[in-house]
Amino acid sequence: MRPKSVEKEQAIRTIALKIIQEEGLENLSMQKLAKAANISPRTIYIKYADKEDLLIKLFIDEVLGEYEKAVLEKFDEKMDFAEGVKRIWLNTFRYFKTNRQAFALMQYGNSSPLLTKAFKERNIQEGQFFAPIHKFYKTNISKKIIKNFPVEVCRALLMSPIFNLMNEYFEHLDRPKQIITERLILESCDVVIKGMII
Amino acid sequence: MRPKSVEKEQAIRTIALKIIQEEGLENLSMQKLAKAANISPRTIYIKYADKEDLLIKLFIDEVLGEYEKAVLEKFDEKMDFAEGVKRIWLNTFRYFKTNRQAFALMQYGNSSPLLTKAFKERNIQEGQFFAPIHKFYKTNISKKIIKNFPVEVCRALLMSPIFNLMNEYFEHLDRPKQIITERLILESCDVVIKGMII
DNA sequence: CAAATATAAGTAAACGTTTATTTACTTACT
DNA sequence: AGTAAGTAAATAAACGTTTACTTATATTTG
Repeated sequence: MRPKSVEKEQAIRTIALKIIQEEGLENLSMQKLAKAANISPRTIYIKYADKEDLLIKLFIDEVLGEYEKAVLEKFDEKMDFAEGVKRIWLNTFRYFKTNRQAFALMQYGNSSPLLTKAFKERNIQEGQFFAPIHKFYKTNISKKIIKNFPVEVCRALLMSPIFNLMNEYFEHLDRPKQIITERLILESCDVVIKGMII
Repeated sequence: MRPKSVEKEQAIRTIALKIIQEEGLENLSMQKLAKAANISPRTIYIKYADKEDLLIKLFIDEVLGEYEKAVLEKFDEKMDFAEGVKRIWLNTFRYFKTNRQAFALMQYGNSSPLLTKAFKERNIQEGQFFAPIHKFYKTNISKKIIKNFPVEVCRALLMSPIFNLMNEYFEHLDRPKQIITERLILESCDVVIKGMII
């Protein structure tokens, strides 16, 4: 029996993300992807049931999964609150800085119904994409270090600015001067922390 | 000469937004739109040069323009900082609460290359979609009420959480209990304000 | 003041192209 | 030698857009 080619599988994922970042999710087609990866369209269907299956697996494994790994590096839910949030912010900034393609697909998670559905199901079903961070919020709430908000609200208040700044970082890549530096990220993080602590 | 039908023009825009919210931007086609609006595909092309033209005009006029009007209501750039931010947050929450379709397309502004391009060009060219708010930031910076950040960073810190909470609001519509109330929005706003002031 | 005319708005049906996916066949490895 | 992985080419459906024609009304004419 002929074995599956791992390189082809990887090429599909890499090139799909590349097309999504450069041309947008709406301009990714199975035939374009096959041609760019130098394979037959059929080959994609050996590895994925259909386009939806490919996109959901890309989003979950390649984007959410990899980001989760990166964001939790050197993070411990027992960390001091300010320290923990700074760790998360820095990990986020450093990871996406060198993974623009993952960030591009991540952004579609807030708009494309397919991906929001996939995200919701995965998060409810397996429960815990970012469980350590959720625990971190809850611990700091019960220790009365931060205000008592639902975790969704904690995430909105603590995390949405860094994603927005990330966006700003990439938009400034095409301009003469980059204003989003690591230093500015940390200063912004301080603002968010200061607001949150009691 | 036969006059243009205003109702048909309006139907196109309304139904396009409806399809985008219900099925996603990627599932809006000219033929589907025409059928849903009970008109011939050709009619759309009398009013818009092509699909891109339609989408950009929808985004700029129907979404950004209407939101700008709503967000600036009873807002004055000379307002006290906390009061001004609360006004903006409440206007945002109340507007999108009853305009879910506009919010759905707004979200694509952070992912679809077509719309990010349109947004950038419009913002640079005509300059001032949210000029009063930008002035408000700058005034409060020079009065040393808030920290000295570039306006893009002010926007990320002050505005991104309310958009995220808006998203959470709509996701909770399908669930048994709504956790995102006006009260919670105002409490979240206090957090953001507290972080920002010196 | 009504009938005739001009003309853009509108329609139904088609255009060629691209889409996701499949069929029929070949290849490479156990 | 057997078998799943892979290819090239084809499928039907859907895509954005256009063609050829009809309709409705503002203006011109009698």
